[in-house]
Amino acid sequence: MYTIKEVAKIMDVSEHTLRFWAKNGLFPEIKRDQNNVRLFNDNDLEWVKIVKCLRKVGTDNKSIKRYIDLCLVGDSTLKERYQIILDTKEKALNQMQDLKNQLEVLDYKQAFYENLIKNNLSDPWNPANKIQQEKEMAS
Amino acid sequence: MYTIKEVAKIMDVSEHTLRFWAKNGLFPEIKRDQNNVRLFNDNDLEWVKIVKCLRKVGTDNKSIKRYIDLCLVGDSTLKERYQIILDTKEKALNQMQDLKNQLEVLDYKQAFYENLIKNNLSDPWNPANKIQQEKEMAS
DNA sequence: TACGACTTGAGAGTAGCTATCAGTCAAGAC
DNA sequence: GTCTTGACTGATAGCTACTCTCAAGTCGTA
Repeated sequence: MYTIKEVAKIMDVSEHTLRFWAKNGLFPEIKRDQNNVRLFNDNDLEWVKIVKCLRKVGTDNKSIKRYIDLCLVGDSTLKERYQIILDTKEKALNQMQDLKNQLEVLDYKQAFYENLIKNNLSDPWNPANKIQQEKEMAS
Repeated sequence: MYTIKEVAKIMDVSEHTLRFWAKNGLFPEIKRDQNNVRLFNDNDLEWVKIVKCLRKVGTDNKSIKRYIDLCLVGDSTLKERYQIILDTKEKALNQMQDLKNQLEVLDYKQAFYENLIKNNLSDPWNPANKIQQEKEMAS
């Protein structure tokens, strides 16, 4: 059994966020002790894990809630849940590709700055320099 | 020259977002026509590109504004800007790793559901089934 | 019985959009 | 010449998903 603080540490999710998720029904039936303090068991940690996973790939809380609810309905929803996992995987892969594309942009910028710094050049993008460039073009 | 609508299409960013970014000073000096309509040139598209890139890897708008402002200051900020690009790259790589980790969770779930569906098994996680399981354990 | 460390829910605040709206303008139809 | 259509404008309201603050309750220790 773990307190919310321990779960926050183990799962690397803030206590605030865990309470927020709990309040929105993203964890089914978390036990409480006699003082109303939440007690997470290993099973609950698995719920935290899947919620965290879905959030990380950008699933909105409503859709996560829907997935959780499907889990609670029972075996009749297995195929639907399976499909959600497949769709989520595809989303994650798209995001990976997107990140790769952005990394290319950053690589280009890095090379751009390295060239300027190494060769002690002036930034051709700077609007202030543009006037100078135009003068040079004209002359 | 492109209208905001064209830029939205080309860069795959909504008009709303472009206006929001513009209002927050994330694009320096975009020209307007006699009717106050924004006219983006190719140079401006590059600004959109870098802002989009930084946003995609989770940089907050304040930090992006800071980067843009550094660009406008001139050559004295080249090293600082270079460092921002390096830091952003590292952030992007961390996110890639994180996504990979989440993909592992999803792969596990996928296999889990595939097994249940293929072999026509009952979801051992379902709280409703748990009662049944406990009965079986006891007998 | 006072303290300090922990928890709780309620509620305010925040970032970054996202959507709605009234208003301006230009071009084409009638 | 006026009417309609469509594109753009800024202001403002609304939304999601936190994030933070706070008063109040509980426990173990001194």
